[in-house]
Amino acid sequence: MKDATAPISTRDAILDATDRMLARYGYKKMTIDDLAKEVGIGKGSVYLHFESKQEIALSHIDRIVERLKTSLHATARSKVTPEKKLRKMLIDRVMMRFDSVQHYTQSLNELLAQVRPQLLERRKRYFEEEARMFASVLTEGKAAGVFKLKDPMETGRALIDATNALLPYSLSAWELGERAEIEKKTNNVAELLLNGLLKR
Amino acid sequence: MKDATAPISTRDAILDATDRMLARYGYKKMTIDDLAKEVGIGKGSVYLHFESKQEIALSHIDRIVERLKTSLHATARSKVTPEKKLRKMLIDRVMMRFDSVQHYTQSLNELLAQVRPQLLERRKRYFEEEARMFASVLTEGKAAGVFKLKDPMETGRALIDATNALLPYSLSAWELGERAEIEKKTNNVAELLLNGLLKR
DNA sequence: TAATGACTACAATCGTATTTTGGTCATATG
DNA sequence: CATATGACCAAAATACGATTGTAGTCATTA
Repeated sequence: MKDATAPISTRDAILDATDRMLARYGYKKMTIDDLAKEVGIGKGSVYLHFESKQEIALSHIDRIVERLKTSLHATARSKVTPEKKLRKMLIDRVMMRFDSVQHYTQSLNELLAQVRPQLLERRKRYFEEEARMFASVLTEGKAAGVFKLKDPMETGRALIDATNALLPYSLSAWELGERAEIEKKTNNVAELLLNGLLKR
Repeated sequence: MKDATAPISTRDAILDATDRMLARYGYKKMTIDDLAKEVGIGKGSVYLHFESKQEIALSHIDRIVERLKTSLHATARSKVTPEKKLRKMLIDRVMMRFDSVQHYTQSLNELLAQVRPQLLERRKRYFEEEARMFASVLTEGKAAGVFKLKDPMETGRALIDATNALLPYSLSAWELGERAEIEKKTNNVAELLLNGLLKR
């Protein structure tokens, strides 16, 4: 019922449409009929790709995090110093999320309220996977003698915890503040955290 | 309509009762009649101390933060190293809040939902005041040559941001996890932040 | 002068009729 | 034969009028 047979592009088209509908109407007022119409397929076809409306919304969020993970992964493997990697990764994890939801600020709270229990589960996974990526860079930096730390995974989790307050979750984007302000705050936190890691 | 003439103790008694009622019934089901009865005064007398039901709930939260601020202030003036002060203050700002709401975990979300807009305003103030206290310790540590940082106030704000994700706000306590887990996480974050500050 | 509780306006709740919509599946289509 | 579809249905959401409950006021009281 998931994909495999079905072309990825349709699934993606549905999620693209979801993003637009969410921005325009919010979660409750977005109907599957309208969504299908927006994509240009029949209602039943939507259910060839997703199990339920909730699953659509959650997959939409999944996709945002998936894209973030791709970016983090690329940064982690790039050819710069571990310090630069870490700084970019910290900022990206905040700003990519911000940019992904900025255009439907108003309806974000409603969406989150509707899927909170399930999302909570997934967030744990998201964070754990992100922590793992951070850990790999920490390990690299430690081996290179530029970072000083004990357990990479535990430190990775701490980096996640220390930047989580800046993510749009229960706090919608407008509650968090202007983009420039968030970026500034993220920079300051990242700076502090990096100083704590660097072997001076 | 606020206090001045009225004895502090009655106001406090109302807030004490509010804490109990909130734990037992939650915000909506807590009626002013019941609250007054719990305190042992007439309903009208409640309005001698507070302007509205919302104001009561907000004052209740204010009091929690007020107590925290008292504690932070005491720590900031105590006779230990700036490093120890800062670590204790970071942990206290998380754990005192956690302990203050732990006993009405279930109804916390509801309470927060009811007063969110007003609380948002106040939170800004809370955080700014806390940042100021942290800044004073940072300044002290800088002068003593144990901390290395640029702007104390800006760094203070970063410390607040970096620990905010661990506070019970939109995330209720049970969403955050067990007390021991939070404490562990807070410790790890505090450790990292302190390393970033210490001149090694 | 400070405290009270009867009082009121309005908000929340309820019961019911009506509409909308998430999800299914027999049928159509390529 | 495999995949897409939209008519269909049960269940949920909404509308609405009647009823109840409660926040906030204020004339009276002690």
